[in-house]
Amino acid sequence: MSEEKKWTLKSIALHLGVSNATVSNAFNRPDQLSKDKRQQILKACEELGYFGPNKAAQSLRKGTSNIVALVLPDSVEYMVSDPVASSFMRGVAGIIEERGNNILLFSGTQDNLNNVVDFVDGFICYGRPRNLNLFAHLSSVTKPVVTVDFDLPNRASVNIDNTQAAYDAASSALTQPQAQVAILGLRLLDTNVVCRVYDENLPEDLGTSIAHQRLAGYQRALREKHLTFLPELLWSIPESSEKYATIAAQEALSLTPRPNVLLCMSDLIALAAMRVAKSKGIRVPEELKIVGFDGIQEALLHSPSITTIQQNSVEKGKTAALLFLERSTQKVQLGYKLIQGQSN
Amino acid sequence: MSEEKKWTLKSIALHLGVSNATVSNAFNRPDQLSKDKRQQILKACEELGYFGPNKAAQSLRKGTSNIVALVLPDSVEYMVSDPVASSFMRGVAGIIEERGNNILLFSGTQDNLNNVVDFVDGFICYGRPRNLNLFAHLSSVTKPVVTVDFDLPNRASVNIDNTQAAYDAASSALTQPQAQVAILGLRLLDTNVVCRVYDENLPEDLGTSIAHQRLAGYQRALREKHLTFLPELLWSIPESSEKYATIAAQEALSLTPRPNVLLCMSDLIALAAMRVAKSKGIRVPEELKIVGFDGIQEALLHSPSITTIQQNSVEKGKTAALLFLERSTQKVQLGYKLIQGQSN
DNA sequence: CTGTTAGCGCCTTCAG
DNA sequence: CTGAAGGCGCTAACAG
Repeated sequence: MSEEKKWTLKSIALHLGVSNATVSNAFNRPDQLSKDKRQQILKACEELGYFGPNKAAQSLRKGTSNIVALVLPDSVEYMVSDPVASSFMRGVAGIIEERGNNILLFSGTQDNLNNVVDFVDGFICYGRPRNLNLFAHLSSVTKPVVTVDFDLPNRASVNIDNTQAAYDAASSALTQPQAQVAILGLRLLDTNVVCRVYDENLPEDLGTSIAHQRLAGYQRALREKHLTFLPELLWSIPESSEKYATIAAQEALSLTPRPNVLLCMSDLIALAAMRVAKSKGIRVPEELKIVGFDGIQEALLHSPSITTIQQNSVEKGKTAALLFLERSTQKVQLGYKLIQGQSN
Repeated sequence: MSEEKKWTLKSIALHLGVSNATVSNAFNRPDQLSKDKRQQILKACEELGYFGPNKAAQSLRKGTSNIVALVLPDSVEYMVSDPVASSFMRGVAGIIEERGNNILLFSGTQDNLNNVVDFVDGFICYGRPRNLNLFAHLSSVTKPVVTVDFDLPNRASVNIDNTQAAYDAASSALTQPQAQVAILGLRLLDTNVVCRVYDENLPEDLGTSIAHQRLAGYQRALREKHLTFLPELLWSIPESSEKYATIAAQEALSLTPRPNVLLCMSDLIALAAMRVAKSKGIRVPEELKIVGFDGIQEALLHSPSITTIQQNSVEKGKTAALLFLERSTQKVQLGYKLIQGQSN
C-alpha cells in the first residue's frame, strides 16, 4: 500500500517479459492465449496490484463504458423524494447492477447531454425532461435511448395507456348525475407555480405528455356521461408534492358551488386533497369523491383508501433497463389496474 | 439531423482553417486568444454541430471528469427505499448538481471499484460498504474519498456522535427502576437474517460501525442506571425495513417477562415495533416505551409520536459534497437533537 | 495567436 | 504467442 506503483498495461507487459498484446488478451480475449499463460499473467497482475486495463482509455478506444445515464425529468433532488420515481429507479438499478453496469444520474434540468454523452453507452430517460433543450438534444443523440412515459421517434419506449387509464379512473367516480368535477393536473403547463389552466395557455407540444393524455381520458369520460366541464376547474400543479398539491386543493375546495368530484393526476395529489378535505370537514366520499393515479403504498393504506390506477413502476424500470441492454428499439406498453378504494 | 458529420477537434480546426490548439483554447482557455476569435470559433462550432471536445478523451488526457461516484452501503435498489438514505442523497445531489458535476451511483455490494475508478474524480461513501473487499479497496484508492457515518485514515469524513446520541436516547427512556430493556440493533452482524446477538459472535471489526457505537451508548446508559442487560435481548436486523424489523419486534414482545423498553437503532424499526405492539394490544408508552433513531418525518407525525434522535441527513449530504469538492481531508462532526415524543 | 509534437493508456491488426 | 505500429480525441508545451 505504500510503494503503490502506477501500473499500465505496457509497464506490466515489460515487467512480466511478455508482449502487451498478450496482457491485453489475457484480460479481454481469453481465446487468444493458452489457459495456463492467461492464469499466470492474471495472477501476477493481481499480486503486483494491476487491476486491469484503464477503463477510461478502454472507453476512448472501444467507445463503450458499461455506464448508462438515467435521465431524470427534474433535478436529482426531486427524484429521490418521489415514491413513484424511486420505485422506477429500483427496477432499473436491479437489472443494470445485475449485469455489471453502472448508473449515472443525470438531472433533467441541464441544457444538454454534453457533460456525459461521451462517458456513457446510452440513456434511459424517465419522463419527458423538464428542460426542452435537453428534450431536443435527446432526439439527435447517436447513442441508444430508451424513453419512459413519453416517446421519441425511432427509440425504444415504455408506456402505459394513460388516456384509457384516466378514463377508467374518472368513470368510476362519475356516477352521480350532478357531478361537479375539478381536475388537479400534474404539470399541464411548463411553469413552477400552481395555477388554473385555460384553453388558451395549453401548449401545443403537450400532446405527447402524460398529463395531456390523462386529461384527454378524463374529458372523454365526462363527455360520455354528458357532463359539462368548467374550464376554470382545471389546475396545473408543477410537481407531485404535498406543498403544491395542497395549494391547488385549497383553491378547488373553497369554491362555491364546491366540486364534489376531484380527479387527481397522482396519488400524492389525491392524498393532499384528502387532508385538505378533512381539515375543512368535508366528508369523503359522501360529499366529495377523490380518485388518484399511480397506486402508491400510502394511498392504498390510507383510510379511507384511495381509488387509483395502479401502475407497476418497478416493472417499468426493469423493462426499460432490459430494452436498453438489448439495444432494442421496440415500443412496449405495460398494463395497469384500477384499484377501487373507499374514496369514491 | 440527417447529414450529421461526426466532428472532432482536429476536423473542426481543419474545416475552420485554424490550428487545433486554437480550437482547444477557445473551449478551455479563453485567455489564450482574443474575444473575437473565440466567439467566432464557438459560433461556427455550434452551427456545425460540434459541441466541444470529447469528454472521454479529455478525461483520459487530464485525468478528471467532473463525475463523482456515490458509493452506497448496499445495492442501489435498497438505497432508494430508505428515507434516511434518500435525504442524504438529496443533500449530495443539490450541491454536486449546482457545481455542474454529475453523480455515478455505485453499489456497495460490488467487490472493488475497478469498474468506475478510472471514470470518476473520487468517491463519496455513505455508510461502510457491506462488501468488505470493497471497504478495503476504498482505503487504498489514490483518488479523493469522503466517508460518511464511518471513518478511514487520512480521509475526509462526516459523522455524528452516535455513542452520545444513543446514550441520550436511552437515558430518556430509562426512567423506571424496573426497566426491562430489549435492543433492536441495525446490522450488528454481517448476515442477511434477523437473529439474536450473543457476545461471542459480535465481530471485532464492528468497533467502527455506527451500530456498534450506538450499542455502546445504550450500554453506558444502562450501566449508569444500574440496570443489568440480558444478552439474549439484543437483536441484529439486517436492514432498516419493515419486514425484518417486524420479525425482531415480534420475537422481543413475545417473551415472558416482556420487555418494557425497546431501544431501536432506526425509526423504521421503531415504527414497526409500534405496529407490532398495537397488534398485540400493548399500550405505548404505559406498558412499553419505544425510542428510535434518525428523526424521519413519519416517526414525528406518527401517533403517538416517537422519541428519537434527529439527525439532519440533507445537511450531511451537503457537507460531504462540499468536503469532496474542496478536496478536503477534514473530519467533520455534525450535531443531532433529541426529540422527545410520546412513545416514552 | 499558430503549428507541431508528444503523449494520456489502450486495442487491434498484421506479419512473423 | 510476439512485436511493432496506428489511432481513439484531446491537451500542454514550445518554438515561432
